[in-house]
Amino acid sequence: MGIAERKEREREEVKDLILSAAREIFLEEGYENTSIRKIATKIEYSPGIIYLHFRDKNELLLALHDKAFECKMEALFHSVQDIPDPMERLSATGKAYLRYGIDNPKDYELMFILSCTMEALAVKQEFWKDGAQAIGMLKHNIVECMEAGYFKKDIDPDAVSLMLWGQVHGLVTLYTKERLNIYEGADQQKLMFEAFDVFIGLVRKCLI
Amino acid sequence: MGIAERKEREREEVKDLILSAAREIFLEEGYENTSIRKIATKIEYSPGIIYLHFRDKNELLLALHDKAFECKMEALFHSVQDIPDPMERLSATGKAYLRYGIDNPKDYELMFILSCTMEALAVKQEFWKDGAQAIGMLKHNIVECMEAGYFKKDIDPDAVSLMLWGQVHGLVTLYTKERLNIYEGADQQKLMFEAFDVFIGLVRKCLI
DNA sequence: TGATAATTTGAACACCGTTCAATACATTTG
DNA sequence: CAAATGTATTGAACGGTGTTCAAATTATCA
Repeated sequence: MGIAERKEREREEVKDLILSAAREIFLEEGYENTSIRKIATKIEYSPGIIYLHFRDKNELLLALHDKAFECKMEALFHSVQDIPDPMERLSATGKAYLRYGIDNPKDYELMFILSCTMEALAVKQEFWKDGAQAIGMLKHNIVECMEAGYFKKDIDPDAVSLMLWGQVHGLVTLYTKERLNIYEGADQQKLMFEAFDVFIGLVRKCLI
Repeated sequence: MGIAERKEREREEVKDLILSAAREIFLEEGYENTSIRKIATKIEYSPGIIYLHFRDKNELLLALHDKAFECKMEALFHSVQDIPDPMERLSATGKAYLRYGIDNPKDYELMFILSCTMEALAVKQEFWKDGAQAIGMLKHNIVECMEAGYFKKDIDPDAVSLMLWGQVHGLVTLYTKERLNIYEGADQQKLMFEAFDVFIGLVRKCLI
């Protein structure tokens, strides 16, 4: 049955078209200004077509979230994967995270700030899958640090991973939401990395 | 001149009416669902009246931001002000910050996440005034910790204050934006405070 | 080719922020 | 007190939004 397959393929093509147009507009103009009509105009379809592929704007957002996650977080962890020393890898991961957040604020917002309702359980699990994998990697790194003698054996990997994540997430969002303007005249990015250096210095010296 | 004063007073009353109605709707339904028309309906005026007191919705938001800041941050720092030991005070401030963020997510969003354009310089400075004061208090606390021998003398108060702020801000926003769902089955608030305890433990032990 | 099925449309609905001529009201003046 | 002036408020209108669905179009099959 070639026809059904071709139809399905064409359907997917339109869906991808919608997604990439939505992504482009989103990255350029933010969530608020990404309208269904703009997307439709960009891909030269009528607004209605979008509702044949996504239940509503929120579901479209979810799809963008998933895409951003699998593309970017994977690359982030991959970029530091061949650093043998787990402590150095932890530090490098944090810095790469800061860099990613600074350079891709809209993508970052999509992944870690934007609220989207998730009633369907299937959707929910899909939403968290990639994030859970990233946290898994982080926790694995922490365990490696324990085994390498960098950390005490009795620490809680959950609490420590959340501390680490919370630190870099906090720095990124304070920066991208322009709250570091409070530090008048400072080089904000430099300050972020200085704060992280102090932090990772603490972790390095004192979790043992 | 009693009349002009009464007029001014009445004007301010309407402005306060708008602000408190906006605040109520905002806290209940979030920024997106806080519409000019809803505010106007709530205070039993026409939509146009709001534009006689605020240039646009963004300026209304700015006014709400200022109000939230002066009310809440002041109270937060005041609540820990009589803890004599600076290290204990620092820890207590962090925990109070977490508690505030958890209990007042919408207010917190208004203060630390929401973006609002600020073209006018006067508006800009007004926006940052209270925040800068809070950061000033934090830095003062850090200096006290240095003087009390808790911290080394050569640390950078800016970097350390940002590290501290980044940590608690990160934890609060990961929680309120529901990203801690990744830690399946965990008591999220408990986990937050555990992460903070690990963090403050590091600070306590190792910044010296 | 004609009938059937799938796809796509775009007008319509109810909302939104914002503007501004027209109205209603308060005050002052004759 | 009544008319004239000035101020405060209105609400219809504009162009936008997300969303729906009867209708039109297009593709497939007999």
